[in-house]
Amino acid sequence: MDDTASPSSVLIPENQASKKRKTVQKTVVKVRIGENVSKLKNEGLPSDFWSWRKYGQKPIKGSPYPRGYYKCSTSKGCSAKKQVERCRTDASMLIITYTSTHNHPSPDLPSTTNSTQQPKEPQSQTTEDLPTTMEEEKEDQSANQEKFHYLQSPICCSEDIAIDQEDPFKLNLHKTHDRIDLLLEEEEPVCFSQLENLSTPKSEELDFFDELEELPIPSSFFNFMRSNFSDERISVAPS
DNA sequence: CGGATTTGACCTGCGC
DNA sequence: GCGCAGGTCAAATCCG
Repeated sequence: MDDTASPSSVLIPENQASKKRKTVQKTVVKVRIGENVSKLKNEGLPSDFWSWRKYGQKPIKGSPYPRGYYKCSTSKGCSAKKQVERCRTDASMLIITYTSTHNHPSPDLPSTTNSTQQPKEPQSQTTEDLPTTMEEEKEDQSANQEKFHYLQSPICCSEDIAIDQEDPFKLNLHKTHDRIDLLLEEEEPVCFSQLENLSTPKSEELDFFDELEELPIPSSFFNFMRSNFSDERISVAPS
């Protein structure tokens, strides 16, 4: 399994997975949590730039794991949201889907991020490039850059090199990298029969499941991504 | 006491 | 038009 150590960027046809609801811009991040997921929450890794408040959880059809819904609680008027769910094919992976953007600067965004994060790369056909359907989108073109910044703040949008050398979290992440790997969501055509096999360990499942409920990971992963990788975040704008 | 989390109900969108 | 499933809201509960 080299997938654990090879985080690659892949555009996730989110629309294909979620044919429900209207198409909104999404950034899907796949995070490998390994067996030390519990450690993460106990470890108290560097928190995210934003704080998230859970506002819902729903079981997903075809998935043995529920999906958690989070809103950005850093700012009152912030409409940034994210959905966290366990990978159907790999229980040790978390699929985090970010939607909307932060309408406020990151609370503790280090000055380094400013330099680490490219304004916006053309190759990163993410937010701006896509037909934005978000309400915030209508705001202003000039805000586009800001939005992008907020949206991508966790990580750089193109080159990981810059981050790699100056990110303060990197050190921390390096240590955690042993137990956590994040990668991009890939196609995972899985049959129910497979699911059953994957979800064989009932006891572990439940335990793992329980961990997911709390979802301490998202925050940490943010730092993760922004330090070690650059394009693990993919904006998906299903047309 | 205040904020965060949990959980059930309700609403909306999409496929048939 | 109906049913299904995802997404959101809001009240209740828990924790710091």
